[in-house]
Amino acid sequence: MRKMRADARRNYERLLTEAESAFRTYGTDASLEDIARRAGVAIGTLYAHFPTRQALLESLLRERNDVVVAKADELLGELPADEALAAWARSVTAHTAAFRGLATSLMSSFDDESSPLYGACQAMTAAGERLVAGAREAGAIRPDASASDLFALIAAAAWVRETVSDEQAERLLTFMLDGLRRTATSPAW
Amino acid sequence: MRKMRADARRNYERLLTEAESAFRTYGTDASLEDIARRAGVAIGTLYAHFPTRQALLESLLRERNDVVVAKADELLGELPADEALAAWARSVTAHTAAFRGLATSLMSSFDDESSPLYGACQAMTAAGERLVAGAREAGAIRPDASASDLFALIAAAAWVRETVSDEQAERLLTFMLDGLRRTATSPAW
DNA sequence: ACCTGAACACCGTTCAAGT
DNA sequence: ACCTGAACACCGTTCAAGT
Repeated sequence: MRKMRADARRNYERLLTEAESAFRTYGTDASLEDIARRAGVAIGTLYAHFPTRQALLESLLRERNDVVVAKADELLGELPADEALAAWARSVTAHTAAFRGLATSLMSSFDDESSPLYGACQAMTAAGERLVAGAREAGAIRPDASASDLFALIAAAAWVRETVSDEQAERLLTFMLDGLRRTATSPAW
Repeated sequence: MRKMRADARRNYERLLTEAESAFRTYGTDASLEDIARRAGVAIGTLYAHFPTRQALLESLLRERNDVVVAKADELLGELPADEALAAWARSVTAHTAAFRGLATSLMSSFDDESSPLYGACQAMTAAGERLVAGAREAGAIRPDASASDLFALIAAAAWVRETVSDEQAERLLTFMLDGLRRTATSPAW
């Protein structure tokens, strides 16, 4: 990465820029040929830098992912555990909904060590783990709720957001987060 | 449909049988060529009977869908409104999780009148409407929860089920349904 | 009236040749 | 060391010809 030739580095950056814009517009299934063309390189160059679509996605999410993980700890320092958890979930959901198809990619990479996105999933889960632990200590969530549950709910919320209105998406996420809370009355269901 | 030639009718049935099995195994993206081959017909015959993949899916779900809708009213007669709602949601979620990709197809057809699956979505939502109305009258769910919220939650639950273990899927659906309930303590979030 | 399957289109992926 | 783009592969879809 450091030792890349100047033109190679420039192509790499351009590819990332165009991929970002294409994924944002067309979702994670956007045409790779298109991305290469817009970046002004041949399709082979794209493959040379990013052997798979998921690898491209991973590079694209790298920085953003660091921000998300850092935010978990910030929130944990600023807010009561339950509010920190909810705020983080909302923020990660919004981030995940940026590209149509991303929720599906992340969800299917969660358990797949061979996926380039596996690391991102792990990092997100680890961050969620701290929030869940805090909320659990505060008695704010059900004791049986895990960080992987939180991950799945966030992914699900981002997934529905791809289709429904922002208002409805917001409401549904609220429902899901409330479902995670420890309810005063134990549920009849 | 009534007046189909005998060989045509047989091909039609075979195609449905093979589609069912292919979708169950490979998800709703299963190869149509494969389905035609297994049904012993040429690919053109499949297209003659089912102009689009969604049309094939719709024919496949038709009977099953009637059962699901009928079940809503049955449950409503047998159980308290909130339990009926939950039982129905569990059953529809299981049904929707039968084919990988079905949740996505249904979700994206919900608002798309031109989709062959639009009718199925409407029927499901109408059935859900009765359950939601009953539960709302009983004061068992949040007053702002709608039938389309229920639809979305069911779809989301079916979607996560495609990836996570059955246990976790079960737990997550419970969380979601609890989130729909009217909570004694108004949520801090 | 229905079926066949070659032909076309589209897109992802590879790799020999070039700079 | 990196890039190019033709070639290959795969699959969905159409339609002229056949029964």
